[in-house]
Amino acid sequence: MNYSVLHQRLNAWFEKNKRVLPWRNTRDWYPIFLSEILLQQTRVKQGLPYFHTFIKHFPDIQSLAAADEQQVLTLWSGLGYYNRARNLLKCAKILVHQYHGEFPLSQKEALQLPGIGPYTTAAILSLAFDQPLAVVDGNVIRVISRLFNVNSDLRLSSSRRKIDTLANQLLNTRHPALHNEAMMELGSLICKPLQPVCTQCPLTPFCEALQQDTVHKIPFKSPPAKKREIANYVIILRHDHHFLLVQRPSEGLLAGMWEFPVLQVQQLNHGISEIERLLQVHWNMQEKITDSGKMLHHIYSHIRLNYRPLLVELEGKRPVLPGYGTMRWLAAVNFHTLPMHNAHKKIFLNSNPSWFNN
DNA sequence: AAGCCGGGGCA
DNA sequence: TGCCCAGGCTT
Repeated sequence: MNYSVLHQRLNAWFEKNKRVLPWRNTRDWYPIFLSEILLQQTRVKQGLPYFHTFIKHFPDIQSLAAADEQQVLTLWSGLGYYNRARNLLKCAKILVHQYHGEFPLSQKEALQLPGIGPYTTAAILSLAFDQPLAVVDGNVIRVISRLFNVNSDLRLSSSRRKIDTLANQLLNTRHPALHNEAMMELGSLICKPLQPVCTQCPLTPFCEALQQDTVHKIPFKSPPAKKREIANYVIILRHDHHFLLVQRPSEGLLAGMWEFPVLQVQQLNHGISEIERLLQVHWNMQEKITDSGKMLHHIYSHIRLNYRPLLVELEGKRPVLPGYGTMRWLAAVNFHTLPMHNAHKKIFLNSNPSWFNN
């Protein structure tokens, strides 16, 4: 197929409408690499402040490779998918120590790097080095599936392979970087999931879904599985104006992130005296509980976490909590020095100020 | 192939 | 409330 007219219209639209972003208009692979890791499953607007933070602390791959993991996690705190941060650091070390501080120019070698999958490989090699690899992210999947009226279930990997083939056939091999950025930008600004702005789309003459009037139901994804539920009592232990923070296990949900101690239960409907008995049984504590009076919840992609914050003022000896490893007593003003996850950040940002004053 | 892994914005 | 986002790793 000859897509020269399509390429021309797409590129003209992009040059006129592209957003100004700090990792654009450069062929320096480091900011491109950093932005691609930060933006995995993350909107540009959400990742942007983190990009500035990371560039400021780590202006080059050498300074990043020399960083401490806790520091990287603390800077990453709040962005989610924390293994991305750990893999970013691992990857930087490999690039510095095994690749002389350069990014490998082969697809095969790039794919071996931690946190670098098919998308990020194609993105870095095409955007920074103009290699002819089509990027296929959420935006491109949408644009391609509508352009070619692909109505198969995109939860199936066979559908994903079909999109990948089409994207590479459509790739403008004379200007891979320009083409890939334009495709993603079109998906982000025009060919949106809901209410796409077809009236402003430069590709309407080529869009099969528009001609078949199927734009609203493409791309098609079969319904996801139901979220599993978790219920936690969040026990805020206060002693001499300090609060106990504990580190989660090194594997699983929110691995290694810091939080208030929690008691996982089936239901959050116990009476206060019953919860006090639970504390006695599990943590050998006999203090009285102050109820926040609030039930909160936090939605993850595949989990619904319900939780109920409770305050416990400790008078005497500090307790030992079985099941937890590292723990630390901190004043509330110093919470930001540890990588906490957002569900528990919300607790002290939103709860009764008297709990955390002083 | 399917499940796991966060958080925020939008309708 | 449900869906999606410049995806990747593990089993």
